[in-house]
Amino acid sequence: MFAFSRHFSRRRSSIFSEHQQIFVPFSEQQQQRNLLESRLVSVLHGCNDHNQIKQVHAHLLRKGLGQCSFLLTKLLRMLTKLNVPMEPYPRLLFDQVQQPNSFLWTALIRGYSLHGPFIESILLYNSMRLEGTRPVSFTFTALIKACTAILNLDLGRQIHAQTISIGGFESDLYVGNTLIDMYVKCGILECGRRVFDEMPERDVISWTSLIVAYTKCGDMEAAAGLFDDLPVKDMVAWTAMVTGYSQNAKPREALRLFERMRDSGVETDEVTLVGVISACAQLGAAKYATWIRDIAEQAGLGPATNVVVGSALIDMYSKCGSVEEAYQVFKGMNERNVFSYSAMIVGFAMHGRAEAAMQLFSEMVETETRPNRVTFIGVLTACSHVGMVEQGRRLFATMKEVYGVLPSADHYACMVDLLGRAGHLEEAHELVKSMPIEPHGGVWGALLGACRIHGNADIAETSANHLFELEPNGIGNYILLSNIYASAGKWDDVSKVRKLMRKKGLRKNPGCSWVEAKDGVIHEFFAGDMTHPKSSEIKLALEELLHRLKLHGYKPNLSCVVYDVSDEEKQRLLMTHSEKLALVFGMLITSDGSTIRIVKNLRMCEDCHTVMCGASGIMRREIIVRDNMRFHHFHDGICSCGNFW
DNA sequence: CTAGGGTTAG
Repeated sequence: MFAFSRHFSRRRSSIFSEHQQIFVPFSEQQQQRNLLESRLVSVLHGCNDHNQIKQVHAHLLRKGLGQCSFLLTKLLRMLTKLNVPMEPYPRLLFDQVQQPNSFLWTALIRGYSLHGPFIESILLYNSMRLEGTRPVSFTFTALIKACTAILNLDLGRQIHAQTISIGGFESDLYVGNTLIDMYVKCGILECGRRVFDEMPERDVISWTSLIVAYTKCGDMEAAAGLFDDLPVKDMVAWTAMVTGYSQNAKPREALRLFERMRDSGVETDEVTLVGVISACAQLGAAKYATWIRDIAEQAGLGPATNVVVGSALIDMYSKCGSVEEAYQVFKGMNERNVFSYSAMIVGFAMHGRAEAAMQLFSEMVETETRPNRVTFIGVLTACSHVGMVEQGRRLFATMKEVYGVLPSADHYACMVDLLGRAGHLEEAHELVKSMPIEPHGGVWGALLGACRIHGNADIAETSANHLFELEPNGIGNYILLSNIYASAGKWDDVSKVRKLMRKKGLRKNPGCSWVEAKDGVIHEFFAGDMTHPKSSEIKLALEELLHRLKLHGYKPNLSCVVYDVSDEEKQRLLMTHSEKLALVFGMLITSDGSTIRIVKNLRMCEDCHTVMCGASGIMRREIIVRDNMRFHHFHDGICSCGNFW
């Protein structure tokens, strides 16, 4: 009674037109419906498979409520939420209703728009219109989502037109947001932008959709501009920006923004962490690795409990040079999925630990987790990095037959790399020619790379010509070909390639290496760059190191210099390679006996590789270098790659 | 009903 009077007084003070209906006595059927409805909601809440929903449906039928759109809509929504395939059961449930209302139609359309067949949702919309049922705003969000799923811009535009012609739906916030997402996913950012600009009201979701769109096409300035203008930033918006920087190879900006995010008191969840962890992985610095690991643990999102964070951490530790730490994370995870296994296998492969990669693969196939295309990339590169040709051939043959994974162009690239690196250049070339799918840049690039190792200028030329067509702006290809010509002493051809590059306005990416000081500060060195405050010290130390190495038989490898200059000049140029500067600086600033970790943006040159080997021996230092391809662990004068790279 | 995510290659 008390509760009622409270309810009463509250309603009285609110809008009159609404509360008049409240006191109309419910019909018996209405009361029964209300009772059922509240019972249903609680029962449905606890449903976790579709047989329970079938029981609820059977109950409704017994009560003679099988035609009630309202209740059936709830059932359909729950079925959709439980990922029950639309056919046969949910569809059957709908088909039994003679006069479905807008909401029931929409629930059905939405089911198809989420689980497919997507086109069916469009067909259902047509039927709905034919029956004269008026759509509601979320009928359109579902339809637009279906168009997004199949990337069908034509249909999407038609639906967009419908939202306007039927009347006013284009100004609905949800419809607008969904439209932005559709145009963006279909690659028409300008259309998404126009929807955004014309929306009568926007929320943080509209802004975030557009911010993500800009980050995905690499325009971080535009994204940042929008982000600054966004009045209220929530966790998702912050995360979109952090991840955007990370995905656009701007790890420092990502970390800086993450700090700002935390300063603003915004929560961090697993998605945010994944973006930050990936930024740390790019930096390759141990200090950041432990830093973010601690943050994850403190947030209760450590690898033991969170498989997504765990997989990202595995990748990060591998890329920071600590496969062992990565493996510790892997072993400590309570749940592992294909991402965790693949990340770990790829990690082993990067470090040349082929046996470990193969061992983990065989453990994986004993579990429920099925290997996917990335897993096979991992095991194939593992074989490739140590020259296990036979093993790789077998894997390649079984991936389709045993595991049902169709070899993609990427897998062919791995095979070409494996064969070519091991010296089977002709066989690799034949494999490319026999491919059932069109070879992409990766395939020809692998062949070109193998030609560089084995000095085959003919196949190199063929590969390069394909590459120039496929990747006209791929600067690396021109450099590689020119280097191959240079090693063969074909200076005329070298200048031809150089001319071609000039004509296209392409410039070589500067080589860049960085090394981490004890305090976690990262020092960056560019090739030939002598602007570092300690440059003269570095130069002296490098000269001394090279002098000592020469006493042990080191000879500068002049063929690593691809310019036609005097030998003295070549020697001088070799000394300016960024990885050598980073190495010497690392030795200057870290204590004796500690490991030096260097990251390089391009492939390390042979001469630097030799110097690293020698330095690890005479300076008694463990040196770990990550170049753009893989890791080299130098210890006691030898490298983990066995000079096979 | 609408927005952010993990493993990939020369």
